[in-house]
Amino acid sequence: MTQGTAKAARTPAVSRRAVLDAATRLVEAQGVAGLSMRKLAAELGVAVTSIYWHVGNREALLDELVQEMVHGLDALSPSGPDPTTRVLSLAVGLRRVLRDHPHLIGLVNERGLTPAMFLPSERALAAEITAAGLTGARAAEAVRAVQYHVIGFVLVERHTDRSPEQRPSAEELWQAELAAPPPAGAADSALARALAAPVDADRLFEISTGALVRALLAPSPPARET
Amino acid sequence: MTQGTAKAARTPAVSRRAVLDAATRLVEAQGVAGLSMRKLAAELGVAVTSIYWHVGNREALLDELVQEMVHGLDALSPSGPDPTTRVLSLAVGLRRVLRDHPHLIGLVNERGLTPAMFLPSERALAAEITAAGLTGARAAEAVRAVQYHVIGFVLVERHTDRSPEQRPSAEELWQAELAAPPPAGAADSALARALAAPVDADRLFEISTGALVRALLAPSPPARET
DNA sequence: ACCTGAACACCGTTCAAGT
DNA sequence: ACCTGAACACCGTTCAAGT
Repeated sequence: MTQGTAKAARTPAVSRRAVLDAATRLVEAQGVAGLSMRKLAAELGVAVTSIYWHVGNREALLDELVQEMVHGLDALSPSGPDPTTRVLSLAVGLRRVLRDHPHLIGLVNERGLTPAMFLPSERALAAEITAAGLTGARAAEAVRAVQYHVIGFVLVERHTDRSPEQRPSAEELWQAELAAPPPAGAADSALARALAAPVDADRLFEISTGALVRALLAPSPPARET
Repeated sequence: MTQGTAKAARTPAVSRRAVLDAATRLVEAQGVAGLSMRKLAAELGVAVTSIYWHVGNREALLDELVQEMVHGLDALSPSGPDPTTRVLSLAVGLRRVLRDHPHLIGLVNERGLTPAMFLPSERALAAEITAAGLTGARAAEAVRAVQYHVIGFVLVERHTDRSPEQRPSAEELWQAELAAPPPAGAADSALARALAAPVDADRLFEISTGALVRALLAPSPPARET
C-alpha cells in the first residue's frame, strides 16, 4: 500500500518483496524476537530507514508476513472409513500444520486472526462430528474440545522443543523416586521406570487424542443434558 | 550470594529483597517483557547499576523470581470417592494453579525447571491412576496424556485471554456461515449457532478432561498391546 | 559494602534532506 | 520514487570511581 504504480527510474536497491523474504528467513531462523529492522537492513545492504519506506514499520511487516503464512496453509481433508478415524485424521493434520509453522500460532494470535485461521479446520471438524451423529451444542463442544486439545498439545510440544536442557531431568527425578523408600499410595516401579523414559510425542498424541475423540463421539452423553 | 554477612554502616538505599519485590510487581503487572532494569531502578529511586550489585543481572533476577514462585506453589491434593473423579480433581487443581500464575510456565521452561515443577502433580496423578488399576507403560501414558491435556488447555486459554479483539470474530464468521447456502456435508444450523457463541472455558475444560480421563481409565485398552 | 555516572552496543522510529 | 544520516528514546551490561 506504500507504493503506487510507476515506471521505475533507476533500479531500486531493494523491493518490498525482498524485504518480506529476508524477514521470513530471519523469523524462521531466529524466531520473532530475532527479527530486527537493523539486522534486516544490514542483510539487504541498505540503510535501516529504507526498510521503513517499503513496509511502514515492524508491526506492519509482521502483519504482512502472517497474512502470507496463513494463505500458504494447505487445507485439511479428512480420510478414513468411519467418523472417528476421520476426526482423528483431521487432528493429525492440524498438528502437522501447526508444528510445521512454529511461530505462526503466536503471530496470528497477536494480530487477532486466530478465529479466521482456525475456521477451516473448525468447519472440517464440525462436518465429521455431525456425520458421527452429534448435533447442536453437544457437537459444538466436541469440535472445540478437539481443537483445544490439538492446539494445546502442540503448544506444549513447542515449549519442550525449544527449551534448554532441563535439570534435573524427568529421568533423574523418577530414578531418584525409584531409589527412595516408597511412601503409602506410591506408584509401582514399572510406572516409575516408564515415566523416567523420554516422551514419545507422536505416540502420546495418538493415544490421548484417540481416547478423547472416542469418548466424545460415544453414544453416552459426556454431560447431563435434557 | 552476592552479599556477605556484615554490620551495615549506613542504611542501604535498597536491599536484594526490595529489588525482588519490585521485580515481582513489575512482572505481574506488565509481564516478563515489561521487566526492565532501568524501570526497576527508577521505581526504587536508585541508579541502574545498583540493581546489578544486588542481583547480578536480569537473567539471575528472573532465576530468583522463578525459584520463589515455584516454592510458593501449594501442593495438589486429590478429592472424590472414585479414581476418575480424583484424577479430575487433580486436573482442575493443576489448571487453577497454572491460571493463577500466567507467566510461570514460560519462565520455568526457559530456566529448565519444567520437570521439577511438574513432578508433584505427576506423582499425584500417578498414584491415582495406579489406584484406578493401570500399571507400567499404560499408566505412564495416561499420566502424561492428562498432563499434556491440562497444560495445553491452559496455554490455549492464556493465548485467548491476552490477545487483542479478534477480527473477524468466531461469532461473525459462523454467522456468515449461517447466512450462506450450505454446501454438501455442512454442519447443521444449531451447531453453527453454538459455534457462534463465545466459549465457556470452564465447561469446555470439564467436558474434555472428563471425556479424556474416562476413556483413559476405561477397562478396554486405548491401543493394541500384548 | 554499597552506590554512582559514563560508556558501549544494541533496539524501533521519525524527520529533513538528498537524488 | 527511493534512499540516506542524524537524532531521539529506549534497552542490558561493564567498568572505574566514589564513599
